[in-house]
Amino acid sequence: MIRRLPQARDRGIPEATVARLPLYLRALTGMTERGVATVSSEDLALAAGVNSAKLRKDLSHLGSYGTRGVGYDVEYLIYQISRELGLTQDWAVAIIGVGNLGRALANYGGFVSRGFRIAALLDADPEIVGDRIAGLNVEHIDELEAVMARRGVSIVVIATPAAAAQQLCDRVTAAGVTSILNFAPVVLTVPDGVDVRKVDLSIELQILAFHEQRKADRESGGPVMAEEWQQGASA
Amino acid sequence: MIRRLPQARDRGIPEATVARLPLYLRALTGMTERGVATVSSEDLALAAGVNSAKLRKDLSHLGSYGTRGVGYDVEYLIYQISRELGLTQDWAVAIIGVGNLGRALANYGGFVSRGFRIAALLDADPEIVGDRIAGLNVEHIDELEAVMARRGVSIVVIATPAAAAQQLCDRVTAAGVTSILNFAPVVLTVPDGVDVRKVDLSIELQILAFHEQRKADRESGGPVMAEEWQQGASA
DNA sequence: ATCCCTTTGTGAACACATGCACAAAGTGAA
DNA sequence: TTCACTTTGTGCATGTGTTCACAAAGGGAT
Repeated sequence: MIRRLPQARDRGIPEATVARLPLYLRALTGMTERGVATVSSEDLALAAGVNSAKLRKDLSHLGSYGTRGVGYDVEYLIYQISRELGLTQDWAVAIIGVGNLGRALANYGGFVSRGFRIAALLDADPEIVGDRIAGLNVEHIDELEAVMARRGVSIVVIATPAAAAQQLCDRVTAAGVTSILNFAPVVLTVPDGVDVRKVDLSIELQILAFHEQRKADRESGGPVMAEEWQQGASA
Repeated sequence: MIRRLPQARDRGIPEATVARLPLYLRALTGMTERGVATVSSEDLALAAGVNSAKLRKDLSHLGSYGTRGVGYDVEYLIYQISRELGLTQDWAVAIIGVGNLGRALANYGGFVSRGFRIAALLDADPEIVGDRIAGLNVEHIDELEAVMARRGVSIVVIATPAAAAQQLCDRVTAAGVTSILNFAPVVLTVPDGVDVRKVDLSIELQILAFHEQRKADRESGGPVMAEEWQQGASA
């Protein structure tokens, strides 16, 4: 019965907008490194690969941080977006499963620079436990709950084979974790209030294959619907 | 102004639907392995983690493949979805960049079982070139065009550092590739007609952090209105 | 054949997202 | 101050996606 009323200081930022904020943040970071102090919605949109009206509407959800006739102050906008995304605080992340993918994640620089700290690496394989990766000791999965509590882990990345994922998911949610990034190709079942985001490498390829097939169909004189080619050329 | 008329045999499947088909496919594959012959939209939706009305609407875009009062034939539906996604043909994929991520991708079983064949691994690092990974020789990036042509590569995965990505993207599109899966944290610029899908590991974490922060805010009693920064601060 | 039960496929209402186009608000020059 | 110019922020129209709810279709029992 209670509907979300659109309010001035509405904290309800649309999901689609949230998903793009990191994109803007990255573009802005690049600019500040190149010494750019101020940017227009047009230029920032170009750098982020979206259109400028969308960018302005997205930013308007955070507040009114631009100056008409001038643009946005790069540093200030970085701060505002970071704060909105919660990147001004430090997040302790545990990675479960230290195969190639887990290693790639542990070594990925993009995390650290955005407030994420890899606080623990865990694996079930005794061959791997004890290894030193990205400056961290790989610990045994039996220690999961203890390690998470000790290091204040609040976000967990699951990079294990599919078969182990649900059980590990149950353990981390039981331990109070409410944010999970899942790379295992299974649909995780979680209690209410827990957020799961899923990255599925093979799904992305399947979507590409779908479009690639359509392109191929079209060239070989299939059911060509010429109207789809129209979509105006942007000057 | 010719608009897309809704047609009976409309090949225009909504993007949102395409993105879910691989999910259904995986759930169905699991079922067929467990010997399930027939499944209702309710059960399949549960297994795929969506609601049943959405599932039925999605499937209705492919055609009318269910039986009222009974459900869907698992094998038949697998075939129809596979065909629609273009997985009944073999796709040759090249992976550029053989770091931890490239290795993880090369070893990921989920590709092969879905019609994707890793046909080439390429890297610029002479230390890595010549290594044998997942049954393939790592080749030098100088050979890119020759290797792609020889093996009939039509989908390219970019798993290199950000700095190298755009240049490599230019080379593969120049060579005629029109489907790219990009793991490098940059916005790639491509000619018209080229599809790029992007997987950004740190974006996913940032979205999680946003929601985690909101949960934390809520618990600590209400919307904290701290307007910490004042606009004057920046140069 | 008739009846009852199950489950699909879809029209229609709603919700969310995008993009155009412009008034409002700012800068800088004279 | 006034004018010319730039760029934001947003109302509105349009487009896309989701969900409800039910008629239509099929199965199986009698």
